[in-house]
Amino acid sequence: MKTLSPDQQALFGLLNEIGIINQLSSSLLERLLPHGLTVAQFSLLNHLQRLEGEWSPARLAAAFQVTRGTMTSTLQRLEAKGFISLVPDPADGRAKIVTLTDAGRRARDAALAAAGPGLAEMKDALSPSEVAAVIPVLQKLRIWLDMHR
Amino acid sequence: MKTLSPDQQALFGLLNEIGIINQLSSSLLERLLPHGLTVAQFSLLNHLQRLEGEWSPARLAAAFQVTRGTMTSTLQRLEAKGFISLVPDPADGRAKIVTLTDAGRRARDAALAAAGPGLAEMKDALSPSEVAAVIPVLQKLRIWLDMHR
DNA sequence: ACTAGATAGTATGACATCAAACTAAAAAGG
DNA sequence: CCTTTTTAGTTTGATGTCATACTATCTAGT
Repeated sequence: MKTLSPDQQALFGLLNEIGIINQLSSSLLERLLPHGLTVAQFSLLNHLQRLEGEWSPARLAAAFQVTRGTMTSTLQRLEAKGFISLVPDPADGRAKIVTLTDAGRRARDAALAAAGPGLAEMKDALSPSEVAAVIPVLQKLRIWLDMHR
Repeated sequence: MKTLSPDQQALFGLLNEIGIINQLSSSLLERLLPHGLTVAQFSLLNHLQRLEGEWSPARLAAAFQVTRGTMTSTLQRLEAKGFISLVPDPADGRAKIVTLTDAGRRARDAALAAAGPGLAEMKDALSPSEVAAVIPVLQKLRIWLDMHR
């Protein structure tokens, strides 16, 4: 039977662990979020609220490391919920401009308020210093993966 | 504007990083795998090869932390590819027994051989000691999330 | 200016995933 | 034994994601 080297196994195990954490944390978080918001939708609302300026779907797709098609889909769902508005960019006939609506701002605040306690509870699992220690390592991995796309 | 505490922000950032890594590493791995195998399919073949014994869809679903419906779907795709066989369990009219076919064993070996070099390359991003350091922390988080499901 | 190439947004089809509803069969409790 | 509850597997519909292909528009190079 073919096998991997111990180092390869450890790396595979790491990716596996990451996959499970992603799955569990997403579904946990989505259970807390109001308006049937998904993590993708919440992240987008949050991004638009925190970072001022004009955002096109293409810029958002790049910021979130997803394809333009994925962003189209998420934006359409948020628009259907009335949380963002999408208008043509007068300066570029191909582009659109994404704007948070007032309802979107309220939804984002409500979502943040709902998610906060869950994140606070998670400190029982991982101390802030553990979080701080692990983040740079994962960033290195993420950057490497991004470059080898 | 409502905000999260720095600790909450760090935790949210960690989950975000994990989501991106999961996405990037999965698509990178799937580009290497033969037979159009997905990570889910490869993991399942690998599991069946490594761990002897009789596996029902329900046991597999529990082992992989996915719903039975998800496992049904993955098993159907692997069966369509001829890599597993699904037969009724004579001892339990509700259950089925999952078995690797010879083609499935060959596909798993080929997939492992194809994925190995990619994992080896990833050592440029993360040294084995960094991997070893980060795994226990993530395990703690995963276990906590699993208990708070 | 015109053409060729790059970029923006969209559409489609595939896959993984979940939740919820459903059927069939086993297990448990009277 | 019979009824109730639990369990196994499936189905359906929603979401996120990708790759690919397509249209419209912008940009650059000639």
